[in-house]
Amino acid sequence: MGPRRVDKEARRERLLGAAATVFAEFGYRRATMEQVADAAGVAKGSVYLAFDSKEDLFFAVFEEFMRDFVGNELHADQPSDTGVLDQIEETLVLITRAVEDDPIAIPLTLEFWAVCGVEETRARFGALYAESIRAFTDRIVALLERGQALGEVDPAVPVRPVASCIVALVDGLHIQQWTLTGFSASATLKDALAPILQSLRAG
Amino acid sequence: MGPRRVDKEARRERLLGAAATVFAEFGYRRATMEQVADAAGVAKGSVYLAFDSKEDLFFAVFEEFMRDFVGNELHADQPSDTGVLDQIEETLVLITRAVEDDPIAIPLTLEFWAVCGVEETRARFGALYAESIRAFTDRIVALLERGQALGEVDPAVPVRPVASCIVALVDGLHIQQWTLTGFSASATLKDALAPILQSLRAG
Amino acid sequence: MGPRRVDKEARRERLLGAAATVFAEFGYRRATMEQVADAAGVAKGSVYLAFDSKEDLFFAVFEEFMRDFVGNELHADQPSDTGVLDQIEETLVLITRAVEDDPIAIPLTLEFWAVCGVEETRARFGALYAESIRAFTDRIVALLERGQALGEVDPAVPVRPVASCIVALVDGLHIQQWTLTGFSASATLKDALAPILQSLRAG
Amino acid sequence: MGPRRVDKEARRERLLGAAATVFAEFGYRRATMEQVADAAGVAKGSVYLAFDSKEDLFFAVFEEFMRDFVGNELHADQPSDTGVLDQIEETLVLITRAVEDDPIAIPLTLEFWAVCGVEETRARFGALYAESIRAFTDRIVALLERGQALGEVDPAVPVRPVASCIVALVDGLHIQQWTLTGFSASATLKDALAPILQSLRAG
DNA sequence: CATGAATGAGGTTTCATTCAT
DNA sequence: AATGAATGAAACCTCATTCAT
Repeated sequence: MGPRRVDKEARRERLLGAAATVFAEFGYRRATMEQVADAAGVAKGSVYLAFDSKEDLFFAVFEEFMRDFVGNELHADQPSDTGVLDQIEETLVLITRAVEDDPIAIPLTLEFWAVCGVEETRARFGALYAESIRAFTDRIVALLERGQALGEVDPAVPVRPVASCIVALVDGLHIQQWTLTGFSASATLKDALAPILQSLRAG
Repeated sequence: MGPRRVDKEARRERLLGAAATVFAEFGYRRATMEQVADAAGVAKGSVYLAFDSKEDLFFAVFEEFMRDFVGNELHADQPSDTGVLDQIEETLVLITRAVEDDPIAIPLTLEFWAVCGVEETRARFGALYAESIRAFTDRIVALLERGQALGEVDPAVPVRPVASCIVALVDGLHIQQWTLTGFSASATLKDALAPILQSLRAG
Repeated sequence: MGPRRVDKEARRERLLGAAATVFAEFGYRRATMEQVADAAGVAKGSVYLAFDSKEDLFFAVFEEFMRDFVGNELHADQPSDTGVLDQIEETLVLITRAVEDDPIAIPLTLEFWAVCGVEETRARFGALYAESIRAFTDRIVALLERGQALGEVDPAVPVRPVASCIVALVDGLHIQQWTLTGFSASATLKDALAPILQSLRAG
Repeated sequence: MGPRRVDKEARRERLLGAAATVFAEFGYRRATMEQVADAAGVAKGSVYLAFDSKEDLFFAVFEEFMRDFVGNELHADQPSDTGVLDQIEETLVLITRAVEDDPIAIPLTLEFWAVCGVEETRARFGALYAESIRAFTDRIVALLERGQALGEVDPAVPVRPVASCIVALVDGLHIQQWTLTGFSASATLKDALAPILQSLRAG
């Protein structure tokens, strides 16, 4: 953990940030290592001091994005004095807001998905993505189960399928956010979420 | 006196099919025109008799996919003797089933999204995708409004946001279908849809 | 010399004309057989009924151009009642005028020269071009020698070198005509020729 | 800390030399970048480190040729103790000699002209060629005007047209030099120039 | 004869990666 | 460590020529 360690880590971080921007704009395959190097302010060859290959670099961007984005938003401690359904709503809105505020979040995600779609890279990238999906889903499942234990959520609700749908909802809204001009994922969520979550409420 | 008799439409269709498979497996940028030609059983140069460029070919694949998939599933006439919520459920299940039955539907879709994400191709491909999203959403909106008119759907339901969420749900589930082993979009939908749609019901 | 013969000849002529235009605009190598076919209003494959290859077609264009242009202008009978120096002047002006009136004459000529420059085609095309140069030079030589016999031209004039220079002059002026905006080969010739030819005059 | 030490200028020069040879032998369009690379002893991709495209490379060859050839020969200081007509003769002979000594000068020039002839490249290449023609012509004009001022050249001589003809003469002779076996531009010039220039002499 | 679909060699350009300095 | 010149494998696209109809 000497000073060198810090420098290397800093350079790695700078490269990851630059790579995220470049991959988001041009896509994984179209982006070049030189564009990444330029964006990071280092020489082309130096990228290889931190990452063994373009794929490794993209994978690292993927990893960091998943950790930062989903992780931060997800594991944020939330006030436990509100109901779980409110907490779920809060979480979803937080995530969509964060995505809306980050101009590269969506195109980068679309690129991740595409790499998961390609046979050659499916195993490596898909596994990581699945993990993150599962973490998110588990978080919702936990909340819902707590809600059932507390009598807030209808015990008849099939917890995991509903949690999967909630996760799917977020991803799907982001696609529309990117594609449809004037569409806001968080606003749509705000308007539509109440009646939907209502259905889960015990009564 | 005529040239070699050729069914141009048939050749085009064969190329589109071959291209869809190749693009789905390798991704738009990784796939080569030669792979497409080989898959279609023609020479490299012959692909250019039907399509001016790789991008045009991919766009045509995109168009056909949207027309076939969304189009067919969407505009299928449905029994009007059932309630609109049932019709919505039916539609969603039909789409997820069709996607599950077509091994290239999801990777191809992921590739479409990625091309929409890349700045260079965003305008062209994004516009077409938006159109198809809107068509789907409008269909759901129409059903919900009919439901409200018939007193089946709660008039307080914000129709368009909810419709957007339903569309988002489908897309998001397909991502999970591709990523999570053992995950079934249609099964999840079947289990989770009842309580969710329940919330929209009037009364 | 039946009716077929006429048709074939007519088509060949149409192709030659179309080819001349296309080669002049795009250059020999950049021009495509399809462009030629389109310009002639026939199908691509039909060009091969009249010419065995692109090179043969270009060679035929070359031949015809040499015959028509140099030939016509050159061998035109001229009034023998004027002096030979006047006849030479007349000939040069006629040629430059004809070239100025034909928008493709110069670019086509430049293309011919280039094909003569390329090692692969030098022998075939160079020989034909040399022949035409020689014919032109011989014509000037003959005139000058007649002038010497008639006492109009200084017997000390080295006839062949001067004739070569006169031929060179015409070619060189055409390059400038094409390259320099506002430059007129015939006008320049008119202005400059008198003093130059003057030097050849006996006395 | 520096990269591989490379004399960029030297590499550029080597590429230009190799390209000149290859373009002269095969012509601009027939020559391939690989041939150029091979002739320069570098890899195909390396050519693009120094030139952005084949056209740029050819243009650079063009530029250098014009600078070296016309430039060197043209602006050479000449003894001012001789008459201007002698200086003109000297200049012309120097140029034709230089061209005769350089086996690629003529085919390369023919290729330049052809590129000026093609519509697509006419503007870019034609402008540069026109500039060099004008420089040469201006040089002759200046000499002739000086001759008139000194009383050596007949004041009635139309200076610019005659200068244009002199320039044209040189170009035209080079075509014959290339085309006619046994033809020598410099020898022809030597033999024919005396009577021609004689006509310009005052007296 | 006439056509134009089909071919596939060949050309330009890009770019991940290596490595001498 | 850091650099960026060098490489060469692809990849997209063109087009002269062939040939079934």
